[in-house]
Amino acid sequence: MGEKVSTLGYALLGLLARESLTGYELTARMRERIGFFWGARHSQIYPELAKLEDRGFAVHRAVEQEGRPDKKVYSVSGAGMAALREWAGAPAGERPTRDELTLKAYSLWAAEPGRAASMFREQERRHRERLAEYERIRDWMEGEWEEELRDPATPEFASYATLRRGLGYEREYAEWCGWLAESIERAGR
Amino acid sequence: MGEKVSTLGYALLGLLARESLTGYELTARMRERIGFFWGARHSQIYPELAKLEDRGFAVHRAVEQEGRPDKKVYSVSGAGMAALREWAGAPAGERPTRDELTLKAYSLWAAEPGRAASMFREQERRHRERLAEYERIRDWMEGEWEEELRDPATPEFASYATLRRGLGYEREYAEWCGWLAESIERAGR
DNA sequence: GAACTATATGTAAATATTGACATATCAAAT
DNA sequence: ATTTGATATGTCAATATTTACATATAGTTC
Repeated sequence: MGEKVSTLGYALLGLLARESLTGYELTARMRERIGFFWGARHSQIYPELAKLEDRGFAVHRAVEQEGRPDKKVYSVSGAGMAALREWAGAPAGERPTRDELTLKAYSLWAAEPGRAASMFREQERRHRERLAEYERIRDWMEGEWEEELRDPATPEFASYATLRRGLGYEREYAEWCGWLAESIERAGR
Repeated sequence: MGEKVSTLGYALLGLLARESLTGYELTARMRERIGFFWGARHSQIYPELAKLEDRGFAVHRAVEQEGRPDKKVYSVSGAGMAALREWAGAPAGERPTRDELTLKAYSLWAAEPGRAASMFREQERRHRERLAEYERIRDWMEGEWEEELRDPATPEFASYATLRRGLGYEREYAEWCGWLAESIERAGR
């Protein structure tokens, strides 16, 4: 049995604490739900699940299926839940943000203005697209979860809180891309 | 000679294209200037510099010093500058954002409310602190670089653009932390 | 005098992450 | 009939990144 759980491990525990899932389903959740703020492929998820189980933080039961491959449904153990609780309230270590687009902006002066402008326009489009998607989900949540959202101790509120983060992030990012593209285009005219 | 240059490689080229620097100075720049959107330690930087030189994108000259260790001053080559120009205008690959704090927010419901609230308050404080710092730099830039900021093809404008990104990012993040902390505190009363 | 900071450059081990390889079944579309 | 997509779980090699180890000089602080 190892000692420390990686951040990815806590991401998986956080998903499993809400519902029991297979590695395949976890991979999909990592894409759909928490993919915005933590990404992982299945090649990382399967070994991590094995580690969690090895450390006693998760357990699985094999489920035989007809017409489909058999699957392993994972659940959080008591120790896993306790570890998640502890981690969720502990100060976040400050790992550096890595943002390739901002890095490109830092060398903007070296790029061809036309290409750079259209690149930032394209990025703006992508961020506005996501923003619109998040706004749809927000509206749905606020209607559907009216009760739960009054209590920050519910998973629904936690989902809503992360969505609000995504909303602000995408709005801000889109506006910056737009401002930057506009600045380059204006200078080129 | 290898083939591809990593994102870190382009980060270093972007810094070297502005001024010739030693590995030690690059390490400091990675902390101070572009640390906000791309981080690296010296143990990653020195090998990466060797790779860049190996690929013909950078060259160094040894400088002997008295009272201090000798140093290697790196500069970008013509091929390095061309590679940087090409990269800066090429569409950014979408690597997943990794944000541990947002991940913790997703499991907020599992945490002790008191600890969670003070953790988000502390994060809010840190983001407001950085925001204030960025605002001071912005004011300085707008005064000092009035001319250069009219032209997006200058390194000064590029620096200003990345700063504006940091400004928006920190403002948004601080506000979200504050909203979240407030929500938890309000429920606890 | 000892500890700490800044300058200066590296290596080694461990961990994290990506991308490719690998396999198997079934349903739906072409 | 064949291809594609969804379900399902893995491994392996290559990169990327962090943390610790390693060394050397000079000035400053305790």
